[in-house]
Amino acid sequence: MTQIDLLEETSPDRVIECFWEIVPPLWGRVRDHIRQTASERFGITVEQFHILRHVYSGCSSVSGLAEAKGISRPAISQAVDMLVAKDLVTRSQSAADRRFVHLQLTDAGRLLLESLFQETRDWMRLHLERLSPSEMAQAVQGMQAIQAAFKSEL
Amino acid sequence: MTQIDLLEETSPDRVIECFWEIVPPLWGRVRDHIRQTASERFGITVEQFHILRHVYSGCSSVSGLAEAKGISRPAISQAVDMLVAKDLVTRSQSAADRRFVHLQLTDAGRLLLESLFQETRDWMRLHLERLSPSEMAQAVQGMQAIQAAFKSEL
DNA sequence: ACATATTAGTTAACATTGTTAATCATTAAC
DNA sequence: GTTAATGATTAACAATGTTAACTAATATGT
Repeated sequence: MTQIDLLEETSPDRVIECFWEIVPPLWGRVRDHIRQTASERFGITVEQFHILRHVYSGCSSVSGLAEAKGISRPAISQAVDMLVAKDLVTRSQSAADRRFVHLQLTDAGRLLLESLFQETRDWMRLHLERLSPSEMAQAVQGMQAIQAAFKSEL
Repeated sequence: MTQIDLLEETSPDRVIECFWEIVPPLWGRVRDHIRQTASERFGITVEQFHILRHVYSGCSSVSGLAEAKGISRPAISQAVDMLVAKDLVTRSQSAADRRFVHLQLTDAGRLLLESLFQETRDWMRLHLERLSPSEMAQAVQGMQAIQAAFKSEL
């Protein structure tokens, strides 16, 4: 690797170029795979999956979900209607502050989500197994570096 | 780092865990930033931006765009209507096979896209500049490793 | 303590954006 | 040369997002 290459390899612009070449298509493929299995095997949409995922990971209020997903509260409220109708989520009034609606996965919801996680994980593992241990370590460290860069605002 | 940690760090499941923790939120933030500037400063939506982006990078047919974006041809056709109305894209019948509609960016379209690229690049650079050269190299290598893993089907 | 403001969530009306089915024009195939 | 297949569009419609208006509960200020 020449001096010039090294410089290019370590410039922010190189990282950005790389990001645009790799991340959107990758995320698209993962999303497509989830869309397909979520719809075919579990009868939910990707959006519904993402909401379940957030509830699963501790986001239990409508506002919290809206904030996390970057969409409006009414949109969440409507989406939750669907999830409640499908018996994947329950609404209950918070005792501490009765304005809050506490969202919880039902057993069916948790089971569905864990199955879908498992399925996705299996599919991703199939690809990632092709990497050597050092490549896997690179992947983890690389993602963590980017995470750190975008950690705080500004 | 203990033996156990090393093993965990280099398992496919560790990469997957890391992926889910980092990629969706990161992509969400980038998308949000683009949504905001694209709307405020350029009067287009993110979806329109992505279509422009694909045309810019050589995808010049409706079917190609539909394939690339994973949505139906009619959806692309409608979106292109908007872009033509905004004078960002032109349609023209292909001479070789007159069924094909050849899509091209107008000067305004190319200018808009390049400005938006520039803006996004500046914003991302602001974050990525905080990384050390070696962290940047890690980021690039990590993304490339993941790209390689997901390169082909299966 | 009581009127006012704020906050969480929902409802309603509507815009956007996707889908499928049907159609037109053009090219390929038998 | 008729029939089939392909690229794109149109039309009708479903899903999902938005804002504005509303309800209920809690906080605030005098």
